[in-house]
Amino acid sequence: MLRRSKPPDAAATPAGPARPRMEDVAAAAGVSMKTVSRVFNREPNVREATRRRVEEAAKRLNYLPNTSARSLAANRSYLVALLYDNPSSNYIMEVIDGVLDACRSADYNLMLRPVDYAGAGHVEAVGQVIAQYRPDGLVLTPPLTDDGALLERLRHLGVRYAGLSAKPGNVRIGAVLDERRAVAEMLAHVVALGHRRIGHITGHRDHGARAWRLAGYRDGLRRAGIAYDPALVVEGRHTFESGVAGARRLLDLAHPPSAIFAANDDTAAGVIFEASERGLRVPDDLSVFGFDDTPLSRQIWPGLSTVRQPSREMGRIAAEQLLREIRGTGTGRVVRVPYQLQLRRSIGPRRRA
Amino acid sequence: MLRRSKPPDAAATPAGPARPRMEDVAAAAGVSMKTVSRVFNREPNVREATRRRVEEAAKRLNYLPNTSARSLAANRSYLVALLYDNPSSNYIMEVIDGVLDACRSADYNLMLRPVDYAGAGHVEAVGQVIAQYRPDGLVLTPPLTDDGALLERLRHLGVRYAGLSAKPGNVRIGAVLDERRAVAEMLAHVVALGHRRIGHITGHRDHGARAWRLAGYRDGLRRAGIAYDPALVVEGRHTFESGVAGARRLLDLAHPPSAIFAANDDTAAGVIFEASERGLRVPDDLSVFGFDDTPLSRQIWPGLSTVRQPSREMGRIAAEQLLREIRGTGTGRVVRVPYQLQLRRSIGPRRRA
DNA sequence: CTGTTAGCGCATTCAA
DNA sequence: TTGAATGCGCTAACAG
Repeated sequence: MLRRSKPPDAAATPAGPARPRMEDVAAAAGVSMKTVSRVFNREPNVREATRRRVEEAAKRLNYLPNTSARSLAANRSYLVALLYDNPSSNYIMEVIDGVLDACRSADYNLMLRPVDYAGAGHVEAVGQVIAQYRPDGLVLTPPLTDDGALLERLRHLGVRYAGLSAKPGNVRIGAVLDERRAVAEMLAHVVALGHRRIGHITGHRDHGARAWRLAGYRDGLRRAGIAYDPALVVEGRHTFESGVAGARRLLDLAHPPSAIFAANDDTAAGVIFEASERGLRVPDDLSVFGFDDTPLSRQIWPGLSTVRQPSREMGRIAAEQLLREIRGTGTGRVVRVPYQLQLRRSIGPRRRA
Repeated sequence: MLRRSKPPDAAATPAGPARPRMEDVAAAAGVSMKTVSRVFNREPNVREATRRRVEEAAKRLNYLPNTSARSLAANRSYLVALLYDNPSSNYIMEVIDGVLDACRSADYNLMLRPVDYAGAGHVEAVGQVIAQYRPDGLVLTPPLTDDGALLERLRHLGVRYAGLSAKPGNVRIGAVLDERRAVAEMLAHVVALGHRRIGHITGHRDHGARAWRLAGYRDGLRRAGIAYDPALVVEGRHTFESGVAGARRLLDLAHPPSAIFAANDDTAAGVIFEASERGLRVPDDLSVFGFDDTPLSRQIWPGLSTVRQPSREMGRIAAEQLLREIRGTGTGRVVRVPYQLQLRRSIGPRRRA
């Protein structure tokens, strides 16, 4: 069969009109295929005039490289996988948006992999995915960023990865926000409003970040000269429901807190919900604050005070740094991003009961 | 250079140990490559014993087919693209989850494409994406499901697609929920609680679904013998902010409604927020209901009454039907999914002012 | 700075 | 029911 006689059954594979190939572009521009390849891969060593000729020919023919062929020949997938296990869709969606931004600029594709972090064999499952799709790199979100077993496997497999992290020093490539400092600063603010009994609903037991936010909480107390009271700290799971449950426990205490720090916005929403159920007014009777500044924090009433975490940017940065390494255009590094206290109406001065 | 002498610089591409190829499996099983190929593509005409031998050999060697090579040879991408333009991350994330479920079962990969529906040239942009990545099919969410120009282009390009739709008959393959009926039913419920002046904050002007939900609203009024009052219908955009703005307009009326139907949950959250800002109690002073039953509807206080839309399932179904066509295992069809009135505390009996 | 050639790993003819 | 040969479209190596 002659090569390139357009397939007789073009109707079977709904592919539209036959696509031009690199060879066609090369012919049209009067250069070799390799030169076209260079232009499309932004390699150096192409005269500017030549580059332009090629680009014009490509545009004229409406040429776009075939990703499968590129992948096969180059032994790359042009694929970045995002691994996540986080119950907050708002958070994940922001990260996705950021990662997509970076991927688009690099003509990379994003692959989504929800990971059941708690489930046995999640490391194995990730290994399978990598073996099958060979992503050129991974982006990890918390808590996977801190999952020792997973990271070790990734290193063993030789896969590059970047992470979004809550603690400086915990990741080699990616975006970091110093959550400990952020929380401590927010606590200082709340203390300044007169609160002395400040409860905390922690993150999930297996989340590494749980520890940083808790540490920030303790830092804040210590600096204010307030003794740490374990009775005021209850366990959450980053979910709305765990916020409701945590609030119940804290508000049922004989001497309940006048303010509650929830490990994330979803949890904080649960606290506000439970307070409202009890007829408590926020912030008059109870101050509440969270972490992340997801859209939810604006959508509940009263508006939630929280630590703004630039999740979308963090996703973009992590992917960008990863792609730098993948494409060899530089060395990926850690970028520290700033947090910001987002003060809304859910916190207010302490009022005597 | 000899084929398959393992690349000398294996370290450069961090790929781990050399992967077995189909040839290796064939040799180990004592069959030809074609037979292995048949087994992996679940083609008929393979003796059961042979099939088993091949599968065992593959498992022993830890073989997984190379997607790029498959794509190139078969002229398929093994890729499904999800096109969306919806401001509610909760909603999109649920759809994504569903589509991912279906893709995983079929060993297909998901590609995410946010589309700027309002932006000029969004049809062009989608065309570019299709040309470059050649997804084997698309899943469309509202409002793209109803985007005539886009659909026409897709048909012209010969790309298969499935959709999530709000109106029976609007899509050839996918999942459909009859939103008009759903809204009318919810209205009947609210009318039964004594409400006669029921406001509506619509969806975005360009959303096709806007019309169905509005039609349901009018149906509901008509059946209750309530005259349609245009003054009670204001324009929204499916966002929280547009809910706040819409609520302001409605509540500022000389004769404000006692209940408000917001086109989606995000918008309804805005209404509740604005009501709370004004010191109105929901539902005592104002009943509010939305549409979608995203997590948000549980996370605000009071809990939001809404129409439960099984978004995740709809995503899964649409992708499944699409994949049936792609893989030739059947004919894609439209699956009607049930809605459900999700009654929470945000609606209550009308109280005389 | 540019071109030539081989082969990435699989599906696909068509024959047996 | 199975196998052998060919090429999908591109990049890599190396020569020029």
